[in-house]
Amino acid sequence: MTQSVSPARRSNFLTDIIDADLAAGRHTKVVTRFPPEPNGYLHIGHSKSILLNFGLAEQYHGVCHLRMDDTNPVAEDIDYVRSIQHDVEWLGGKWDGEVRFASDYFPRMYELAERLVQEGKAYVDSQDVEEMRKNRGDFGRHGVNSQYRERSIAENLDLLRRMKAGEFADGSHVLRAKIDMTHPNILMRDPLIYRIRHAHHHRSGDTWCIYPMYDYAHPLEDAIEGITHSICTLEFETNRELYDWFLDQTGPWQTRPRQYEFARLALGYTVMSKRKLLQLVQDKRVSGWDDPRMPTVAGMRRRGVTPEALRDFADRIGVAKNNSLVDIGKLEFSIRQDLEKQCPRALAVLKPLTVTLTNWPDDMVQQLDLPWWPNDQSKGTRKVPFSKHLYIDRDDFSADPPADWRRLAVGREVRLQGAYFVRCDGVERNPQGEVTGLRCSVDLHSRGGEAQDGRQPAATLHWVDARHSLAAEVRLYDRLFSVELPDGEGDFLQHLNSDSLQLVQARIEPALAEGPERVQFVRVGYFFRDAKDSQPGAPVWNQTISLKDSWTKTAQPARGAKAKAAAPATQPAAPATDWAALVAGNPILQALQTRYNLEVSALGRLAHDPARLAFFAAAVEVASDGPLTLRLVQNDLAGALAGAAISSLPFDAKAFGRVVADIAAGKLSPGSAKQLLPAWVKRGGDADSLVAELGLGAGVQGDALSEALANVLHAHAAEVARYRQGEIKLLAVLLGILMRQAKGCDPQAARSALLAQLQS
RNA sequence: UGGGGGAUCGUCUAAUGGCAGGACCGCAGACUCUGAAUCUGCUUAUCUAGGUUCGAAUCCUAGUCCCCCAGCCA
Repeated sequence: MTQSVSPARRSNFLTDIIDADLAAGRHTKVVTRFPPEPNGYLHIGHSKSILLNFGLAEQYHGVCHLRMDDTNPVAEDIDYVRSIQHDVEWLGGKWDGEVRFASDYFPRMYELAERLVQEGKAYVDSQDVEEMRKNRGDFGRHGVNSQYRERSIAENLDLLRRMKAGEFADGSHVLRAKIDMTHPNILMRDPLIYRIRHAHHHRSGDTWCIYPMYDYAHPLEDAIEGITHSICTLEFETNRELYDWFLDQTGPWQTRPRQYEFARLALGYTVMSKRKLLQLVQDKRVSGWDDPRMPTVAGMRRRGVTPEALRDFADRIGVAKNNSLVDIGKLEFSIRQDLEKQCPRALAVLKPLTVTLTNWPDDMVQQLDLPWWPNDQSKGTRKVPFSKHLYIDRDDFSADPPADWRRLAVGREVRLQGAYFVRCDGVERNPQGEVTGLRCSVDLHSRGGEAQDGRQPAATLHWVDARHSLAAEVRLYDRLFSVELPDGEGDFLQHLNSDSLQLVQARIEPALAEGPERVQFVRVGYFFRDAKDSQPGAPVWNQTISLKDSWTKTAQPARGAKAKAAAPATQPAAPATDWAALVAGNPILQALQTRYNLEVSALGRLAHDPARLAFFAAAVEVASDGPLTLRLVQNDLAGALAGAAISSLPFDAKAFGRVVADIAAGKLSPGSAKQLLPAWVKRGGDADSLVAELGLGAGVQGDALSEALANVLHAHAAEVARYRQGEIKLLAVLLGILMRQAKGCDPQAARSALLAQLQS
């Protein structure tokens, strides 16, 4: 609980953004937040978000707030607040200051709502739910204005105050932002700000009977707290426009938060929505929120998963914007790796099979000293009793062993870990013919597990003493659902794995009565003592995860070997546009085509973009070289614009045309032009001086080029050698280095000079 | 149908015009008092089609596929 979230430097698209913000001086300190709604338990998807937000804050020496987003009193509960706090803490999240509550900001939010009304940016609507839905329109249809949209400011203010005073029934009025009912983003069609709810709030009590909506409350909460980077999941991308709108209308804010979205965690063979998890709990499909099969933080904790494992998992899956489904095997790997390092080893037999040592004295009991850590004897030992009657696991004996069987069978010898070599001489069977016990002889000179003649058995088995071992309930868990995507079609409950819990009456070594709570049962798996259900004398152990098993698995079909969907090798080509006809049908294009001898397909594309066409026409007037101008406008300039409108350019078409003319005349290489354009677009000004400043115009050639080439070859001898050994891709690398040194050189000349040197 | 996002090994994720890298999974071998762990090696990817460039996963154009949005939930 004292560990930090992650000291390791991590890099993803969010750190790129933060780096840029810090570098540009937009922020001097990073403030993030984790804002759960207290209406359910946290799950592993939240843990990704927690680790991200707290991790980012720590990485940048900033802070992270824990804030309960409690704006809807009907769903929320104080018990959830407690569990969330506990889980975040357990994961290692150290929040700045006290836990915060959105409800503490209700007064401020209300003030700002009155301000919006005063400024004519919000109004009280009195349509009912049905009407409002109908008038909102849909994806293909604009919304229409409410008949109440033009109420006077005075009336709106009066109504809002009476809403707040509790004069109206739930649902009779709402406060809405006055934006645009025809906005293509439906969220912007006069979104709701406040709704009436005569409900008791777990924190503010009965003070309020109007409660703010998420889209209004959340940006304000962030701004009030001075959050710099408000990180949420992808489904809120559409909400960002509204987030910005509310902040812009309620500002100015000292720190202006920005919202960024990442892909939430989706895991195979489980469900992640709070609604579905709640249903599993309410329908008693599981024992509770902390059932060890649940993907909740509480469930995983009870199962024996550690925060370190979850942190490792989060680091491995990374943070990005792709919709992804993470293989559950990845989580299992992180759990195993973590437990492998931190679990002492103990002996437990899950499916006991009696072994009688025929040549062992009836009453002799030996107390063997076995190390908790077989690979590190210095970490202590415990006493393990050994006598005439033992248990081994049923799965470790075969009456009819397959060819590659290495364990016990009649006539074969194995080692009992840390104890003796035993040989199976015979089996006892019940009337049904089932094996009920084994008769074995022990090599009395192999105490400690080493035979005097140095022979090595094919296998080492785990075991416990029959009389001196303890009975224990062991709970084995499998994935909760039998299909990878239970959310898919139909009711997710029908995909529940009926064998997800298996109760086993096991025998465990006596030292476990008091020993460590988290152990590896040798050759079985990692187990965690269940603190809730264990009773004195009746211990319960939860299987956190089994050991990897590369032996029994060979008999089963390989996991994760999904056949790639058979897709056609190539997509059908897009319907071809008849560019020639398009150009012929447009007098302006036709004239340009004739005058400058342009490719119709390249020219035709300008038909869709009049601003670009006008720019081109003006530029080519100056540059004369039509094809070159067109290429530069269509590719390089468009790239430098990065989606911005051509009208936002800080230079005009004529200036651009002069640069093109320089390129055509050989005064500037195309490569240099490519470097020039982004800088020019960004800074504007005079192209010639920018060329000089960037050192692009010089055009290194002749002796200077040869000299640069010699330097490069000398400084990168290793790459040269690799090229000569056949790694021809190194040509591009070396050429790149050369081109950066010999600024403005002709690429063709540089390439052939380099090639000549490399091949000599 | 409108808007907003996303496409890189089987899976997750890097590469910010210059050697497609890492991890999981899988396969093979070594080692082993856990058929575990550990160690070594190997297989496998830029959605499609054009274009620009000496050089494209990356820039341009057109397409294809996937996800999200029409709660007085968050």
